[in-house]
Amino acid sequence: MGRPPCCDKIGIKKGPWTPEEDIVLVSYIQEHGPGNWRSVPSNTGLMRCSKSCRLRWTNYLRPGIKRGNFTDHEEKMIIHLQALLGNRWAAIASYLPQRTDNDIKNYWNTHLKKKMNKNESGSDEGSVEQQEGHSSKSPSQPKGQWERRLQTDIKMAKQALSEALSLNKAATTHVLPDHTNPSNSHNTLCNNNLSYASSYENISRLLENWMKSPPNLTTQTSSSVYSFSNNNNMVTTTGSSSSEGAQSITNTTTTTTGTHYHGYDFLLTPSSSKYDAPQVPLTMLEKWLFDDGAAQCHENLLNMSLEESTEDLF
DNA sequence: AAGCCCCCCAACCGCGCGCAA
DNA sequence: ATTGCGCGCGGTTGGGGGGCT
Repeated sequence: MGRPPCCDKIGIKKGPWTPEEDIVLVSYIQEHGPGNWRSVPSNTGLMRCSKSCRLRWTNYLRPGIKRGNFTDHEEKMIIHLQALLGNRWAAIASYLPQRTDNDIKNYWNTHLKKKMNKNESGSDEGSVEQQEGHSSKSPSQPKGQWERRLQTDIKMAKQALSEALSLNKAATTHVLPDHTNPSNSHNTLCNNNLSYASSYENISRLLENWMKSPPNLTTQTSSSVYSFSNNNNMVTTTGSSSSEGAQSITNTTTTTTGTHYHGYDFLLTPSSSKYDAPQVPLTMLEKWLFDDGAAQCHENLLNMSLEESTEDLF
């Protein structure tokens, strides 16, 4: 049986999102949280399919997304992780939580692939195609390499979890995520929570920018549904009060134009939002993690010699 | 200035997986 | 065990912008 389309194609809007749509989506998610995407179009009146809404949120509107040029460090991370994990962009993105898988994928396809090609062109072995053949689905990969890669994956995951948990605790003391510190860049779990927790303020900025220069609002069916008046306890911060991390984000904002909108470079700030990361009691898993990996967990992945680790693997 | 070409990236598409009934 | 549904992922596309002639 053929899979039905995720949404009725009739009347579904496609193409670039408008600021109006963004506002509607953000305000809805602000109220209900991300998820249950199926119901988003019907509840918001957006003429978009659920997938489009989810994609727009995860790739663009979600707080904590860092835009702009990739740093050398991020680039190395991507190269390293791509060699490790193959084209599993979501997995790679989990180690660079400020970047979306789409961003990483695009960056790889547009920059790194060429770069790698250039680098590899001098040597006979290891073309990009070969590297991409390292995909997790590659059947030709020797079992030994698989096991070692798996172990590396497990180690990395444990480290990420460890740091996430430790930072979860730190979050209660409103420790700012330091974007200048690469060791924070792979706190997947923590960052997810923290990023989302920060949405409240970020959205307020979004809305503030929106209010400053509102385009011609035509009949916006649902913008009135989600009243912004409940934002009266939002912190109406501007760039001047942004954190150091936020500053770095702002500074690296790409010069998108046309149908893309400025002012969406969300800030990562501590939050008093209702979406604050819940305090999770230590589970058995966490105990195991700390017992087993405490000594190694903070041995920073990023300090690993990339060459060393990849040589070891291949 | 105009036309062409290339690059970039936001968004779309199709598929696989997990879960519930 | 089967089916239907929702979600997430990876590959691909196409439109806009910038550079070059």
